[in-house]
Amino acid sequence: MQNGCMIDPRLTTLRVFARTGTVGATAELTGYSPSAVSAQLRELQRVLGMQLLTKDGRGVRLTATGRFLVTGSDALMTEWERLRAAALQAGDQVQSHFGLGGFSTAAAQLLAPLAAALRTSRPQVEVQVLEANPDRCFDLLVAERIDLAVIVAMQSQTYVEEDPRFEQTTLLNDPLDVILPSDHRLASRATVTLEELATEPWITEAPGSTYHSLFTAAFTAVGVTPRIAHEAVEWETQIAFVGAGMGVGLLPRLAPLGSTENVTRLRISGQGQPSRRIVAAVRKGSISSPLIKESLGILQRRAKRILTERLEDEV
Amino acid sequence: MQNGCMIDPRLTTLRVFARTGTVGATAELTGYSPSAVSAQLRELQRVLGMQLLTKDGRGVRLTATGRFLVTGSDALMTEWERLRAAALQAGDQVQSHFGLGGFSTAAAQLLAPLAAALRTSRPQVEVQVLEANPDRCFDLLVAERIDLAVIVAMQSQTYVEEDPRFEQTTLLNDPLDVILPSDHRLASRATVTLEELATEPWITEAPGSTYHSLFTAAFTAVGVTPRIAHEAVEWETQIAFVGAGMGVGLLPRLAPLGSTENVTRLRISGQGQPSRRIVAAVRKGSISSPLIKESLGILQRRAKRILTERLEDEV
DNA sequence: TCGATCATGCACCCATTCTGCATCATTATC
DNA sequence: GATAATGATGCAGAATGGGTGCATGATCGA
Repeated sequence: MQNGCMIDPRLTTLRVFARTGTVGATAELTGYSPSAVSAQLRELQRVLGMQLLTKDGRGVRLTATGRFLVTGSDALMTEWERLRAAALQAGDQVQSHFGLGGFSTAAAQLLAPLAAALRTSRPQVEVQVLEANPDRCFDLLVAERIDLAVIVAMQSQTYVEEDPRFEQTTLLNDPLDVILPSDHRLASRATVTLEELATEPWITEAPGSTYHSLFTAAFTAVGVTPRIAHEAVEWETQIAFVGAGMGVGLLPRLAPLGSTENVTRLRISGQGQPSRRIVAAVRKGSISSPLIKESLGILQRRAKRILTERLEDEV
Repeated sequence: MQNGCMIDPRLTTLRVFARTGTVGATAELTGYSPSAVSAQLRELQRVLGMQLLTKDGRGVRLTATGRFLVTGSDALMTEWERLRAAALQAGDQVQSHFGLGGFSTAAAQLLAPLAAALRTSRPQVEVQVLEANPDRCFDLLVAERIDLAVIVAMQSQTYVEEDPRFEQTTLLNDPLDVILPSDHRLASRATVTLEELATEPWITEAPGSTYHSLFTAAFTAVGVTPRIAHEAVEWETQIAFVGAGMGVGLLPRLAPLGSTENVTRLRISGQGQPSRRIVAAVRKGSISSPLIKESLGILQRRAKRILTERLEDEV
């Protein structure tokens, strides 16, 4: 919202409301107070001469006209992003504020280095990083609080490919590695297959989480049913369990082992090498903006380096 | 500018500046003071992080980036007009303010009745009519001071057909009639040809005016060179000259004879019936707006009625 | 019935932005 | 070459718009 936004901020507020459904949540996302959001929407209806909202129980709900306006405004936003990107490119300029969002691992492993790189290459740009889950990332993109989000594909309610508000680029395929105690019988191997580990006690995330489904998908692919011994929420915990010899686990290569002792990371070989796809999402039309293009390059280089170096570094 | 404009007003100011070339003229058109325009443009450059203007002598001039932004913003404006029109249509609503512009005859003969009709059919809409020449009409359209302009085709520097900012609809082909003293030898005829009047003393507008070129074009078409006896600026004057028996003249049928005595209006027959085409111009994308569609209908019906009834009324 | 959840109105306050005037730079005129 | 005219801009002051915080009202669940 603080960016050079030529579209009336109240329209952005309406779009955020369309996503959240309540005035309060819209206020939280946009950074306004609830009464400000309420007033903005009322004013918007006045100047446009349209009824956009109706009372619905204790809340409010978009009318058909309101939904129409929100849907149609996608093209308007895209058009503006495109224009801004092109003009910046033509004038060899960059915007003064740049917001980044991403989930925990991405924020630490990818966005923090990116912010550092931009601070040296573009010292005049004020960079802000927000750690947020994928769904909130999309909210923040719509609310124009951030300009680029790093998320795990398929891990949000939003279907980026089809949504006219966003476009995305694959940053990397983040393979899952096996982590096992350093004194494990297979720990000295270069690679293992999931079949070889079928009878091991596994440590995983709680059922229902996105990582758990990644876990089961990996074993389903090779036709093996693993024995789940323990459950953890944070990777730190999971790694600690493994270090204590309580079992083995899967860890995305992007996630660092940290300073943990007694844990070895092994590449998975054989068929069905599980991975999660990590993508960068931006508002549609903005992908050719100089700052975003530069950032995508930095992110991809950084991701590649992590993927190739991590195994060697940690062994 | 007072309309439901979702695009930052400062961008509109920039667009008006691109048309006028000076801060002062932009201020006059937009209704701001010159210092406000100056401040707006400065602020616009700041928030966009682009240099849009450079000093040029005692004035300022758009940079390449500025021209790029203005050109590219055409699509943005069109997109917004389209969206607004569609949303209004979907919700069966109309905007609260409606600005009309047109040249003198159109303002009196077409726009005034239109305003009256709208006042009864849409009492909640605040209608404003501005009399202005065609070029200024386009300026006012860009500045969003008016939403619909009635102009004579080919009578402005702006080539409406090609300009991505406007679209137009033909309202009527306004034929030129002959006016002559009521005691003239041909005054009792139903129609005359220009050939029959070749030797008459003609009263016309000053050379260089658009009506003068219409005049010469009419005679060039039939291969006759008229004798120009007198020149007038206003039609009122021309009609008075004719009434005084000083000669004959051409008058668009849309222009009323008024209360003048001793003047007869005759239809022109034969080949090369001269006429001027009168069109309605709107901002691109807005033509399907309910209020504009309704207005175009009223204007066309009104124009048709005038064309068919005027001769009978006045004889 | 009571509490929780949402939206909204109101009083107040701050920031943005406009106006009017003065000033400065440049160009035209005599 | 002096002087007037034109055009842009900076500054002080004022007004308007838009924001926050709190109180209120309405609806739903327990």
